[in-house]
Amino acid sequence: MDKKPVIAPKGRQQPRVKIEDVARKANVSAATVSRVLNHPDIVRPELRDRVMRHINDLAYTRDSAARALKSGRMRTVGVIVPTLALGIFAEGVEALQNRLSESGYTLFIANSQYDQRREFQELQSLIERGIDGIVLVGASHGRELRSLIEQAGVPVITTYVAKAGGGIPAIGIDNESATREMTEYLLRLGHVRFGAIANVVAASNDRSRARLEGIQRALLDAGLPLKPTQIVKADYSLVQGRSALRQLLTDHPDTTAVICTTDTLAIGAMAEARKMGLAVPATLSITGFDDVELAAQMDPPLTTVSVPAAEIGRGAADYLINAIAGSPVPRSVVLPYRLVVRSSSAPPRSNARPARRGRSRDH
Amino acid sequence: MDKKPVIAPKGRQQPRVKIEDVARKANVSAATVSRVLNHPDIVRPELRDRVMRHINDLAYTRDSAARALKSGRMRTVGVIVPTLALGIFAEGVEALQNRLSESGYTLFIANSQYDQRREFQELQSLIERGIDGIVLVGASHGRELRSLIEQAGVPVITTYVAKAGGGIPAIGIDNESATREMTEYLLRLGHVRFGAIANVVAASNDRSRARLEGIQRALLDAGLPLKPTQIVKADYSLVQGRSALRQLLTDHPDTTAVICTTDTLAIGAMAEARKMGLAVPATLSITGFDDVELAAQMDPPLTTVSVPAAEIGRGAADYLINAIAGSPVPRSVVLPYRLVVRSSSAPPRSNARPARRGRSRDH
DNA sequence: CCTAACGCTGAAATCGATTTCAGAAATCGA
DNA sequence: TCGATTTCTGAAATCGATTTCAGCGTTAGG
Repeated sequence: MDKKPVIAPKGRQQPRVKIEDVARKANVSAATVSRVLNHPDIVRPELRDRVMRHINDLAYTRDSAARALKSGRMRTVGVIVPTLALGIFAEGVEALQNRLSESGYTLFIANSQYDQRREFQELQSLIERGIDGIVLVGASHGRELRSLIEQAGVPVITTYVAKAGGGIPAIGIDNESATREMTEYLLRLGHVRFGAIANVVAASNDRSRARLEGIQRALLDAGLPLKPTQIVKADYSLVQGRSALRQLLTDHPDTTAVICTTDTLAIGAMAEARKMGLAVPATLSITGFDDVELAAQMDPPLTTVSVPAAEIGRGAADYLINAIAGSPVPRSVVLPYRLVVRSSSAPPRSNARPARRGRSRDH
Repeated sequence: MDKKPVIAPKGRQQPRVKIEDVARKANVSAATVSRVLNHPDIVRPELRDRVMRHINDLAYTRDSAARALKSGRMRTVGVIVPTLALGIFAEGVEALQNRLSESGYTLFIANSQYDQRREFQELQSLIERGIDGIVLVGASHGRELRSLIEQAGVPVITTYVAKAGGGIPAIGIDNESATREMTEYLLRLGHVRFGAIANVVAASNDRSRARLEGIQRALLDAGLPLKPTQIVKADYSLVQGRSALRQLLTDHPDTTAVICTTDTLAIGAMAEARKMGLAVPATLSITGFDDVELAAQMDPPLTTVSVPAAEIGRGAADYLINAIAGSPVPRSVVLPYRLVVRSSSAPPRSNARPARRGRSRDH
């Protein structure tokens, strides 16, 4: 009585029409049918048409497994993102998929949850699947992972960053430069008391780390290095943005400018500022990063950095398609970001007179 | 001079280690190696270990194409979502992928951009790829698509809806019932002058259409049928939510409750209300649908309906895994939604005395 | 009219893993 | 100790499409 209840019949009901069935119907050999599909130009037109008719009649489609086995190409690309929950990645993946689809490729998707070990496992699974190319995110990948890719001989590209180590080509923006520019912009407005909210909790989030470094470097250059308490580390969420701002203002009540490494954190910070009765931007300037749709609709609209996610996705697709075909490909592509100045940033009100503290501008 | 510059060598550099290589090294037959991998329990333990060692030494991995060809199973599932840009779908896809990954399946992803023709094409491409199961979104699919699925004999499930036509099983929530409940809640608060903002522009967006119907039905039952001008159709975006509210209040300045079919529209509407100087919820109650992260962080927090996207994704994965294995599966699964009452809704201020217009309650 | 060249088609080998079938080895009972 | 099971392993067939190679028929040139 251990038998499973028999419910659904296993396997396909109709035993799938194969190339020989078409060949028989059309009175030709299987080879000819294959040629009609793969090299139509070398088959006599009338014969080609006849075969084509039978192909359509029988609704024949090639078995991709057999095809892949013989040709060694799966016509498949894999992508591993940290998470899909971030619009910025979802947008990139969507663009990637659309472009690949146009070229007859199909996209495998996996997510690592910002965990390098998981990223490695998912990659392993994708490579076993015989993918022809792989898209990663970010610059920090284990040595293990890189050697796996190399050993498999699969073209790879990493995204959302301007460059990555280990000889992996990249397509994306220069995150550090972007926040440096943002910080310099705020410095020009006259701010001197800064705070930073960065989602650098996940070990593998090199984008946010680079962004934080951009802030620090710019402030260091300006002679206003950030003290550890002026940097609040957060996870990726609105509520963390809220609590981060509260903590920052508890430690440094006189802060006039808060730079966040993502829009989500910035939006959380703005919500908290409102609740605390702080006027943005009058008493507090807040900036974000990513330029999500909501950023422009905030009250006040959020100053942020626009990331060309769709372009990154398309670019990654094009890169891989060429690399797989053996065409020449660029080493890396640095895409332009765009500093979007809106109304959440303004000169500090009680212009605290920067005091021009005479740091030696020795460079 | 037409020759392409020869850059990258085509194909894999190392000619991939195959099962016979392992067999030779281990002094066994290929059959035994295969058994070690697929039915370890029927191989003598010491032999099994020896073979395993060589498998690891050579870093052998099975060629999935050959495997799929022989077994007829690709261990692959496909999903077609309208778009990934919506967090609600991204979340579901992520959960789906995670669960499938645990069971050794890999997920193909495609998106239809709310276009039925495109959905059909992507499905065709997925089926040619030999996927073992398919996940769709929503209830409205062309007859063409359904017959393609049937003909291919591939298990299918549709998501985010409680039921779908054409014998396709579904897992999701009852959208119509959810908005009906929301509307009834607002009616109980004493509202009588309603407005609805619905993203029903895309032809295939049956979820939003069902939601709109839920609103209409509840109001009809209450004797307060919506006039066409009380329903503003919108696309899916914040700005559309803004303009929709403006238009609604132009036509019906005395509206006290606005029901939106998505949080995005509701958030847009709230932004516009603030700009127009309307107090929410004092003079205007606004409700959404989806319960995105931001909803709870709004000022005031948004009353909405929570959709169990992750659970839908997991459920769809489980369904397909069982269906593929031939195990018994449920026809459809209706998951509970949750009415989340926050502070964006309240009784109307100047309680306009419903007047209890003596409609015949003939039912 | 005959040979050379060309264009097109079919038979068969091939891709790599799985699985059936049969046989070898080991175990057990008598 | 011998025959009967049982356990385990190997040889070979198989999945379906692609492609090489050879041969057929046709056309052009002499």
